[in-house]
Amino acid sequence: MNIDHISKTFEPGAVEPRLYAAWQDEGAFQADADSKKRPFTIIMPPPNITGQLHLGHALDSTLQDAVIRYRRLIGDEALWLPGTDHAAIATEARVVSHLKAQGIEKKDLTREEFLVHAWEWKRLYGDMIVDQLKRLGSSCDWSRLAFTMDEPRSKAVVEVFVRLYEEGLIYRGQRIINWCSTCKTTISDAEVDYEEDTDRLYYVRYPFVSGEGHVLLATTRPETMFADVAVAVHPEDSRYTGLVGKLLHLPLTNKQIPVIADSYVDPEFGSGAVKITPGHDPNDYEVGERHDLPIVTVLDEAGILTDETGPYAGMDVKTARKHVVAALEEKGFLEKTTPHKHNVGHCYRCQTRIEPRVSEQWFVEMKPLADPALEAVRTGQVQFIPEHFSKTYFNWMENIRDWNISRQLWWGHQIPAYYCDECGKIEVARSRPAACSACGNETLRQDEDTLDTWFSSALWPFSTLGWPEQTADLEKFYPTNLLVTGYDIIFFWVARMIFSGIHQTGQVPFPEVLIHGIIRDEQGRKMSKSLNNGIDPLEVIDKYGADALRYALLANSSKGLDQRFSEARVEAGRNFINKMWNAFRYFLMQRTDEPLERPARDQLKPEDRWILTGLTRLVTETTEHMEHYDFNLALAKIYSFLWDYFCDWYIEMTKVRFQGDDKASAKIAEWVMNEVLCQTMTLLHPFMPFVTEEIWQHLWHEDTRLIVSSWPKADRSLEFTSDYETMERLMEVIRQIRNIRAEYRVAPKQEIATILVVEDKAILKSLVLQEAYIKRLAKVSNVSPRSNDRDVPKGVVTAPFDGGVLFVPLESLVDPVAEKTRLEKELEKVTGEIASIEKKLANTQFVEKAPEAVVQVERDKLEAKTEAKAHLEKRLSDLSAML
RNA sequence: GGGAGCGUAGCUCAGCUGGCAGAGCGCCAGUUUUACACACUGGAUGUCGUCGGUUCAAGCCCGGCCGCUCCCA
Repeated sequence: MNIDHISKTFEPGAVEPRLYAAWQDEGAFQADADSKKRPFTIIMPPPNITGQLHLGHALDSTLQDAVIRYRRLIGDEALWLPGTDHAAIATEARVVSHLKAQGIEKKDLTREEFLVHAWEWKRLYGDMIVDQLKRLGSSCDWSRLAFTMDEPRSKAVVEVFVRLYEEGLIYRGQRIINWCSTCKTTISDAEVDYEEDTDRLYYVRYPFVSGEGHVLLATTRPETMFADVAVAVHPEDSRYTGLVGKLLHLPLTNKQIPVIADSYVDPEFGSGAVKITPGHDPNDYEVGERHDLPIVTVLDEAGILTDETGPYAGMDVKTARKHVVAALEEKGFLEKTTPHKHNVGHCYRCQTRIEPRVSEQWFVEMKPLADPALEAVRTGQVQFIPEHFSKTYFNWMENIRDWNISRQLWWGHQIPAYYCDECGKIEVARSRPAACSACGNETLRQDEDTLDTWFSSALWPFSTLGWPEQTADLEKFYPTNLLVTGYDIIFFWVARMIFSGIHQTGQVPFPEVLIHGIIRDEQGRKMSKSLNNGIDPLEVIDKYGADALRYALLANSSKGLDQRFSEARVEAGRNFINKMWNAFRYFLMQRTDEPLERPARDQLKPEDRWILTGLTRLVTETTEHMEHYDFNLALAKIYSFLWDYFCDWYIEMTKVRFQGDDKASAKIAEWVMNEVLCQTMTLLHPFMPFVTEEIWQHLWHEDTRLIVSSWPKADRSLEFTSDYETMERLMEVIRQIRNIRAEYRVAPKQEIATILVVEDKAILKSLVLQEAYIKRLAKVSNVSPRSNDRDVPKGVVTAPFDGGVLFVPLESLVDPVAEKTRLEKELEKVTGEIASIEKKLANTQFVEKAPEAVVQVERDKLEAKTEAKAHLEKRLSDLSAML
């Protein structure tokens, strides 16, 4: 067949959009809830609509696509359900700054007006994300595309809120929360990042009310002293024995506070005494609860000191601190200050220092939800892969605090709580009540706040399937089968889905969680906006194709570890794709138009049997790796099979057949190549969907599309163990001759002769049968078989192989002295190897305790090496005679 | 302070249930061999962080130490 019209390199730019459109038009991605097939469901972790996808998303999606395509091929009803997340804080911030750039201030807009802009943003970025996922080749079911704030999902959110409220698991209360003064909202504990900052540690004297003396305490936050309600020491700290219970005078005020004992205090820190400020410190808040202390707050939402602080009222934290410290110093309360490094909470979105403060918010009581979720992982109903990530999960869940779900934002699910300003009643309802159930007041006010984004994401595995309605999708596809996500959101998200799934549906949302690492840059740094080292997946795809990018991401990912990304890896993928493409072009070149028929076993030549044996083993191994999500291992196997075996050897050998006169033999080679390509393209399809589908279109088979074809089964009737060994021996002979050619610098075009000396007649015969390959692949003009090495001419170079030894007459090229040196070196090596094997076999412990197969391997090796040694010695004595 | 991970060829990393170390890239020498120079042929390079233990046998299992990274408080 003429292949001039097929380009020499694979051209992804032309192929990818065409195939993706075809798959989509043919409904290949669509799952059927009425199917009788076993379901396999993956719900996509919804990317935030804050911006475009990065390489981390590309990895996450590629992993999911690999699993879902594999499942589709093995005959499951595979559903990969896509969606996006409204990402409340982040998106609102983006929309606000976007509006600001146009001269619009958020404060000048009504809630409704702002939301119009936000939805416009969502439309824009939501579409962009969908396009990006398509470019990657993601085979998700677009007919089921979901968004955390669309109608069905919002309905689920309200339903869960109301249910939890009615069960008493959602409550409204005064608690210490994390306030971000930039985002102007509270955030949950999980959203606080701790970073080391250098501050000053202030040592302040709090005098005793009765008489002389004082307690010296150390604090980093003198400006919050007006909210102090006690000073705490460690109960076993001997320095303070007897002082517990005494009253102290709070400097700069006329308040009195007690000394209390609490083991939370670290006696090593500062002076061993600390002030307790429950209104503005989470740890102090807990101490306060234990000791039943009052709560005083002296900072408002903007971080300004309140009237409670007298002369400092109206100052911000920084200014107030300066003034308070000056006053303490002036009045003699300040003993000293020292530099101090400590971890300070920052907002994970904007890095602003978190101001902890007590305020009224909505909370989810976690203990009753966390316990069954912990149990589910302990008992293995939910498994993390790799397993060790379950420890991260336990660590978090076992120490979990109640979850603050209020956000002072507009973009999100508005809390379905309605306040009656007449009688103070709070109604929590699925829809706005017409009137107050207590007093009949008809003007109820809905809570202004919205819910934490993760509140809706937590419901994602079932809300996407239509819950709380009892839909056909929910029936067929829930619980889902696998969650694929990065380790960085195990507690943000995975944990919350697990407890929500169990609590709302009575079932774990997924039995397996495949955890992957994050993508770093070439130097191992995290990709970030500030470093500007992010890489746009689309640029990579434009340059190398989606398959090459997918190859790079999958081949280098393993076991939840981070990976460094570099263009060189994508290039390696591109090269591999091109290698396949050219193997395919070669196939096209050779193929005839007559249909192929499967040959009888005995018609197959040794090389056919060899490659088919390898193929059968490859199918078994790849399937095994797919089941364990070891994609890097699967890829490495297929890569090596196609490149190192099929291309380097099998294809080279078929050239002899296609150029020869035996048409039947050529036809068999054509069948074998078709078989190898069909099966390997299928094995590779989950990883590199485009090039495999494109090649598949031109092969002989019954299905019309690879994507909906079927996964190969290992065909035992195509395994030939002894032929496999015969071929390995042939390859060794060829390599040895090539090696000699290179070492003696024989010109590439010059043909040489080879003498094969093999005692075993069957082995010799098998090599003679393959002599055409020795001639072609080692550029040999004449192969002479012998059963012994008498009559070997002078001026030869020799090399052993498994079962015999070969000679290459090189006459003038051979320097006997150099050859002698080479052989002596060889002999030394073999002698050493023999010694080590003999030592092993002489060890009775080894022979007795090691498995028979292992011992036998050593014995066989000893035999082969001993033979090789004899040949070398003989050759050396011949050489010596010549010199 | 608690938890986790990593330390293997110049670089980036594989190495499953223990049986004489692998890949990609890079490097050296050569090749327009009629599928592919995004290719082909040949080659060099490792005290598997360190010390000890278990075992007939340890990169792999156990313990100590050193170094790096991450998460939580």
